[in-house]
Amino acid sequence: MRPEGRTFTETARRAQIVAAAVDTLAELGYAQTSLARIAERIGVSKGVISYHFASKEELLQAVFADVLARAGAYVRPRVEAESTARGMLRAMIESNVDFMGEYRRDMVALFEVAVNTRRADSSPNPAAAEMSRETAAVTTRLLASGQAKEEFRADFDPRAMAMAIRAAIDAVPPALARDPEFDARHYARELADLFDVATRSHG
Amino acid sequence: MRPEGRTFTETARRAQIVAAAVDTLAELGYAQTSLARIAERIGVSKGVISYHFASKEELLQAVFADVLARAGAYVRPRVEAESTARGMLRAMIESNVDFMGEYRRDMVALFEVAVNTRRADSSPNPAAAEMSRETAAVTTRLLASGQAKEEFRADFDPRAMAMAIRAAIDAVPPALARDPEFDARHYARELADLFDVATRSHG
Amino acid sequence: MRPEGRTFTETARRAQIVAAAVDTLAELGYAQTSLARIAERIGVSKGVISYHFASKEELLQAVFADVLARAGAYVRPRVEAESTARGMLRAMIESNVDFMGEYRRDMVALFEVAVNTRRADSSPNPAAAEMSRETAAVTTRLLASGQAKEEFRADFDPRAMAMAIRAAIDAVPPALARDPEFDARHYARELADLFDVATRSHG
Amino acid sequence: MRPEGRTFTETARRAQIVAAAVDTLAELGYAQTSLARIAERIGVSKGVISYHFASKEELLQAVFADVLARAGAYVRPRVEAESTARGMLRAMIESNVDFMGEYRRDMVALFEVAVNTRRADSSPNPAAAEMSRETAAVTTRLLASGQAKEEFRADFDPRAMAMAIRAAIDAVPPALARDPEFDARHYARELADLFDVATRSHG
DNA sequence: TATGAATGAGCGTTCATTCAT
DNA sequence: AATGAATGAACGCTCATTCAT
Repeated sequence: MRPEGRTFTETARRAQIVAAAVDTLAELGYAQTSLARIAERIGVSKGVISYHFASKEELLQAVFADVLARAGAYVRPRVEAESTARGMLRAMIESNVDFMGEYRRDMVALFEVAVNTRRADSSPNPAAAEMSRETAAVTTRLLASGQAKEEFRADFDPRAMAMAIRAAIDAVPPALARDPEFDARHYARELADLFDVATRSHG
Repeated sequence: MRPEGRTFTETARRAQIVAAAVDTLAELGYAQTSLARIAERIGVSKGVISYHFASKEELLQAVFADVLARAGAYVRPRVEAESTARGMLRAMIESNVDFMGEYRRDMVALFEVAVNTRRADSSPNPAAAEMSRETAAVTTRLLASGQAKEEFRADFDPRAMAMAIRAAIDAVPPALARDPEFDARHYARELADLFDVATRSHG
Repeated sequence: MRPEGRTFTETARRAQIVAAAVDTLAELGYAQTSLARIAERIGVSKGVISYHFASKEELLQAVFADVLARAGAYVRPRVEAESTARGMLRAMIESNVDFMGEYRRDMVALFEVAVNTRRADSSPNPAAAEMSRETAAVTTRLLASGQAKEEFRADFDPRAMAMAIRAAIDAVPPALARDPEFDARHYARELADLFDVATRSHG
Repeated sequence: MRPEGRTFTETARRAQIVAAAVDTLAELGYAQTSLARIAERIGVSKGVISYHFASKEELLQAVFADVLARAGAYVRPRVEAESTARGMLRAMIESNVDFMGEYRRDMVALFEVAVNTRRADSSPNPAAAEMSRETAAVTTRLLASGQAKEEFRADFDPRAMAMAIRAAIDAVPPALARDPEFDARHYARELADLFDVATRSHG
C-alpha cells in the first residue's frame, strides 16, 4: 500500500501534511494558504514540508490526488453495483453529491487547488484539466452506452449532457461554502430525477 | 454616461485599467495577477493604478461589476423579448452561454475574481455570493412561474433545477479556458434542449 | 506686513496651508503628516501646496517660524514690562507656559517639527537647534544680569540653570498631549516659584 | 538570563538588531529609520528582521524596553544606597544624567521612539506615556516623603516639582544630540544643586 | 493659480525556498 | 528527520515631487 522507498514515518508525515493543507485550503482559501500556515497547524517548522515535498506545487498536487482518490473509492463501487445505464447514472450523481456532502472540506480544498494552480507558463493546471477530461469522458461513455442500449433517448449530445451533469454536481462545494444549511441529499435526489427525465427514452 | 465627478481622462484610464486587469486575470489567473503586472500591460507605473483605485480590492470589484453589467445588458433584452416561460428559459440559457462564448476572457476573469476574493475574515466574497444568490433567485422565479402556468411539470424543485441550470451555464468559462476549441453555440443549444425536456409538462 | 512680492491671495493661501499643517501635525503626529493629508483638510489638491511651497521641508520650516513668531509676540511684551531680573524671569516662565496652555495645538505641532526634521545629512534641524540656542542664550543673559545685579545668588551656572528652566517649560506640550486635563496655569505659578527660590540671593 | 524558548543564536541576533536599531534611530532619527536601513547596518537582508520581530512596532518596543531596563539598572541601586530623601533626590538626578552622558545614543533612540510612536488611532504611544507617568510618580513620591519628613519645604506642589525635575533631566539627550561637547557631568552637579536649593527646608 | 495625472522610490510585510546543523 | 536561520523577490501601498493643461 505504502509507496516504494518510503518509510512508515515518512508516509505518515506526508499524510499529516496533506491533511493540514486540506484544512487550511478549506478554511482560508488558496491565496491565504502558505507553507507557514500549514506547518503551524501541525506544530512543526516550515522546513518539514520542504523536506517531504520538493515544492509547494508538489504538495498541492498531492492534495489533489488524495482527495480525488478518496472520491473515486467512494463513488466507483456504488456505480459498479448497478446493471443498467439508467441506474448507473443515478448512482453516479447521487454518490458524487453524497460524497461532497460528507467530505465537504476536502471538496472545497480540491476546488481551490483545481481553480488556482497553473503551470509555470500560466496555462491551466494539467492535473485539474486531466481530471475534468477524465470524469467527463467516463460520464460521456456511460451516456453513449445508454443510448446504444436504447435506455436513453438518442437525440442528445452525450458530451454536452455529460458536461451539464458534471457541472451540476460540481456546484455543490461552493453551495456548501456559501450556505452551511444546504441540503446535499435533497439536491442529489432532485438532480438524479432531473437527469433521468432529461435522458430517458420516450414512451 | 460618465459617472459624476469623474473627468473624461479618469473615466478612460479606469476603463483601461479594468480591461488590463481582465486580460491579466484571464491569462495568468488570480494568484498571478498583481498591480505591477497589470500596470506593465498598459505600460504605466503601478502608482497609476493606486491613483485611480484606492486598493486592489476596489479594482477587482470594479472588474466584477463591469463584466456583470455587460452580461446583464446582453442577456436581459433577449429574455424579455419572450412571452412564455419556456421561451424565456431557452433565451436565458442560450444568451448566457452565447455571451460567455463571445466574451470569453471577461468571463474567465469574472470567475477568477468570484472564486478567489474573500473578506478579511476569509469568509467568501459577498459580491460574488450576492450575484450567485441573485441569479439563482431570478431563475427560480422563472421556473416557479412556469409551473404555475402549467408550462412546466409540477414535480421538480425549482431551486434545485435553477441551481443545476446555473451550474451548467457557469461551466462554460472553465471549459473555454481548458479547450479553446470548445463550441459554445452548440453547447448552448444542447443545454436549452436538455432543460426543455427536463422541465416541460408531460403529454 | 505682507512679505514683498506676494499677493494678498498668495499670503492668505500660505497662511491657510500653514494652519492646516499645524492641525495635522497636532492631531496625527509627524509621521502621519503628508501633503495629501494637509491638502485634504483644506479641500484642495496636493499640487496647491507644491505650488506655494517648494518642498515639504519649506512648509515645515514655515510652520516652525509661524508658531515661533506668535510665541515671541506673546512673551516679549510681558517680559519687557518688568524692571527687575527676578520679575522678568517670573514673567518669562509664566507667559511661556500660559502661551502653551492657550495655543496647545500650535505647540504640539512645533514640537513635532522640532524633533523630527533633519537636514539632508541627517544632522539635526538647524532651525530647531538655532531656536534652542537662541532661547537658551536669552535666558542665560537674563540670569547672568540678575547675578551681576545681585538679585540672584552667584553660585549657580547660568547656562545650566537656563537649560533647566527651558526644559521645565518645554515639558508642557507633551504634558498637554498626554493629559488634556493638565492645568497649565497652576504649573506656570509653581514653576515661577520654584525657580525664584532656586535663583534668588540668600538672606 | 536568556528568555525561555529562545535559542542562543536568536537571542544574539535580536540583541544585534536592537543595537542596530538604536544606532540608526540615534543617527538618522525616527522618520529615516526603516527596516532596510537597520538591516543594511548589520549586513543582512531585511527579511532577517522580519524573521526575528513580528513587526517594526515590536522591534521599536524592544528598543524602548531594552534601553529603559538598562537605565533602571543603572539608576536604581544608586538611589537605594541613600538613606535621606535629600540624598536620594541628588542620587536620582545625578545617576540619570550620568547614564545619559554615558549612553548617549541609547537615550537619543529612546527619545525618538517615545516621541514618535503612536497607536493606530494616532493617540500617543501607551508605553511611552506609561513610562512618563511611572517615572513622574516615583519622583513625586520621593518628594512627598521628603516633605513628610520635613527634609523638604512644605510649600511646593510635589507633582509640579517632579515634572520640572524630569524635564530638566530629559533635556540631556537632545542637548547631547545638538552639542557633542555638552558636559553632562557638570550639568548633573548643577541640576542636583539647583533642586536641592529649590526643595530644602528653610533655615 | 490650481488641478489632475503620473512617476518612481521607498515602505513594511509575506513567502517559497535553501541549507548548515 | 527535523529545525532554525536566512535569503531575495514580490507584494500592495504611500508619498513627495513634477508637469501639462
